[in-house]
Amino acid sequence: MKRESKAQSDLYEAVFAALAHPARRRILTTVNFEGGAMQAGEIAAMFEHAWPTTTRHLRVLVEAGLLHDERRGRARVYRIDRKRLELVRDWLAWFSKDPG
Amino acid sequence: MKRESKAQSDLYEAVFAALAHPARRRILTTVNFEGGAMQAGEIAAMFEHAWPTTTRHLRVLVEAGLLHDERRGRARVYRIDRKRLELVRDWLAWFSKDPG
DNA sequence: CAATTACTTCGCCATATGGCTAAATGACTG
DNA sequence: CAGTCATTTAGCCATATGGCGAAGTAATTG
Repeated sequence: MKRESKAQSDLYEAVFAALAHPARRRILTTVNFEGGAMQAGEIAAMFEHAWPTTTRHLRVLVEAGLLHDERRGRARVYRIDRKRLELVRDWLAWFSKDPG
Repeated sequence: MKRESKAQSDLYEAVFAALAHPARRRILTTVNFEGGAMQAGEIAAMFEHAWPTTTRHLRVLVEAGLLHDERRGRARVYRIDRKRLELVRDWLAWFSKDPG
């Protein structure tokens, strides 16, 4: 296995930071469970905190590439990018067997 | 698959938060690469930041259960707990196939 | 037992994060 | 085109995080 490149570690950076907050992990699992896409309003309704707080979490997830957003009329749809989650699996691979 | 229990989500909480910082991820990969255990001093030497900063990161990792520490004379040895990393894999399993 | 080694703990400070309300935007509806 | 709906942006504030140097502790060494 190659040494972790700079660009690669930057991606890890955003993804792991995004996953650090429970609300953001819940957004991901729920959107996934609901078929991979949900409107902002549906997502916001899951939480007790105010809507702008959810908007902020959504932005973090989008910036990490874990979600993509798309306008649908006056709604906004957030769709999960499962490929980006693979990055986490990739990182875990460093631990899967003893060092060679 | 069962719904995520409270205790379980608390574990996730600590683990994901611990993995959010690049220094802490580097500690884990390096300790793993070096055979699973390293002394505090060796770990601190990897970084440009001051030793107390490393001590703090180590504490976060221990509290997340990702490392365990043990005194060895006047040194302290940190050992990786690979089982705890499985928690991350477990969480990722929520995404491995379409909702049923 | 005094000094040194190997760390950790303490207290401080700057920045980042995550919450809020109020205001702005952009699309649809009458 | 005025109003409403869905959502974001702006600006504010409290707390959490991560850095530091200085001081403390526990084991080993002279």
